[in-house]
Amino acid sequence: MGAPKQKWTSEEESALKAGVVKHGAGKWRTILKDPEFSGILSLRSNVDLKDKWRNMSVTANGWGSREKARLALKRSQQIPRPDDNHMALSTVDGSLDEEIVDAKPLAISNETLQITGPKRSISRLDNLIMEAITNLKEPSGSNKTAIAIYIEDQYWTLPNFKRLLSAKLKALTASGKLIKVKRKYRIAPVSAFSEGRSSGMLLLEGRPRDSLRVEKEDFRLLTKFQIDAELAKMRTMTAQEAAAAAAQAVAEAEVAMAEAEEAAREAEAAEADAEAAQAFAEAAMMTLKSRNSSKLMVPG
DNA sequence: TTAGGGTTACAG
DNA sequence: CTGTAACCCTAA
Repeated sequence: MGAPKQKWTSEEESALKAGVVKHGAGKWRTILKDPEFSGILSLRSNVDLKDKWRNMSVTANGWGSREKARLALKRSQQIPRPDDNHMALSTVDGSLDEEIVDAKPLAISNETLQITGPKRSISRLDNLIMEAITNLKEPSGSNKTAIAIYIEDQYWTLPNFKRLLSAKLKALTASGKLIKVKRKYRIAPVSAFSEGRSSGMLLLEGRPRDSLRVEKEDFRLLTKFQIDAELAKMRTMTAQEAAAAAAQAVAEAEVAMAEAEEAAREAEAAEADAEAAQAFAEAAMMTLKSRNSSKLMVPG
């Protein structure tokens, strides 16, 4: 439970976990180069990632592969007490089992799984589409296929992703956020998009009719990694902040759900969005709950 | 570059 | 002083 030197932030841990999930453990350099994580992990080296992953594995597992060395080291470090050296030499290790199971090299805990889960998982397609078009940087706009490929490549997708994308593209065009020109989509000049990633609070989207005051970025990506990071951040918040964040998430979920009911046309896409928001809200509430119920949190 | 042993800084 | 997590060193 120590708190040592350049302690890893929750965001960094989440980024590392997400990186391992994406690229696999051991590909530290690859993870570090991934633009999705390079921002947060820019101050860490590949060795730092490796060491941190080792530490996390040890603590998460209880008994990592390093524990053996620890125990061995421990015994040799026992300070020689002036007294008591009578029959010391060979009695020490009566129950030192070598049974220690090394069977679990991967100690990723449940956190990433609880969100994506076995069920559906969708991010804000609006934002993903915007990001895709922005980053693709095609002068004349990007067609649906290119957008789909970008999103599929950059994030995870659902079985019915293509349908949702079509629905969203249509809706965005109808609402004026996108301009469709000969099968290609461009971002409408109205809203300037900053690539800014880490604004303080998470907002699904700022809609005109939101009951929430939305003055900040109405730009939010819900990637697996970012959800995890958000929850991790929440764990380190104060009680008030966490409560506010959870309430915010719930409110957003409600808004999204209401929208889903209203918008009959793009029912599918809206519902998916709403469910994503709700999933996060539930996770947020769980986090808050465990936070409050036991002030002694499990480390990490 | 990575895996693993070893070392150091910090908290309890 | 002990335990832990970050940091360091080095073989492969």
